[in-house]
Amino acid sequence: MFQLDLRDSRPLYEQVKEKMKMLMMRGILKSEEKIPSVRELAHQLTINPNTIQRAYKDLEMEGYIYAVKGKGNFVTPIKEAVSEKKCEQLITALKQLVQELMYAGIKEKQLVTIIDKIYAQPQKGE
Amino acid sequence: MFQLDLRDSRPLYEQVKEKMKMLMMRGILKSEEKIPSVRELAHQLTINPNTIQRAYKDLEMEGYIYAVKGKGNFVTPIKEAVSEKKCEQLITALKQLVQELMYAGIKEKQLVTIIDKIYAQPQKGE
DNA sequence: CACATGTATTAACTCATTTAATACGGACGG
DNA sequence: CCGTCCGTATTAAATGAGTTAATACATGTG
Repeated sequence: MFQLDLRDSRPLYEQVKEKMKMLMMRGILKSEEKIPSVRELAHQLTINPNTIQRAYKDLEMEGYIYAVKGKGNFVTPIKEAVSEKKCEQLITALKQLVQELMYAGIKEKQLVTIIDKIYAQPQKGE
Repeated sequence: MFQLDLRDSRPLYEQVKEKMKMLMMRGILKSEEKIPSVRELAHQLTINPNTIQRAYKDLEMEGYIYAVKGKGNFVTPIKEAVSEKKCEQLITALKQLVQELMYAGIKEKQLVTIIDKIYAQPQKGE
């Protein structure tokens, strides 16, 4: 499904979160689709199930997935997906980042071009 | 000069980096201006000088400041400030973030509005 | 020379991260 | 009903990043 980078200094559960979000954003994991079980993904990545559980717990709190005991974890339908709180955090992070980009001498036009390209991609995963 | 947030889960040196960058971006610390010495800032914030040193070392590597032994640390003039490598990292972070914002249902127009506001502020600190 | 600066080193402590070993309860197919 | 897969919780231990502390050295300034 994906690989972890052991040279990456970030915690493993953060990497797992990022990769799972990536798969959802790319539409590879679709709405209501079942994602690998805690034990299965742990086995695939050769890391401890508790670490996967930690990542899944975070993703559920942020609204990306939901868990059903005895069945598995599933992708939250897009419309209701990301929590309000998480959205605000993303906006705050954007403002901080854009200020740094401006200070670094990057032109606004350049940023808008980058954003255009991303938004030009069709929204998948419905 | 500024305060640290002990409830913040991030490392102290990361917070110091963020605050110092903020002061430079806001033009409160200007080009070629001397910033507080390692020992002085450590005393002000009631934290260890080594932690400040760590933050300053990072800021120097990223191009925001430069150090002169026996004299102090100074703000790098804007034009040469942020290193090429740091710029690329910022761009990469932006792409990642915008993808998440799109998935979260935020409209492109909304993002552009936010960016416009930031770039509308005059570039200070020259 | 006295003093402030940046820088380096070593040791110890705290705490987040990760692993490990179990355990419990719900869902499902045979 | 039973075995197996699922999510979830708990406790203990090991590892490593972050932080403090004490100290030392080199350089610039008055």
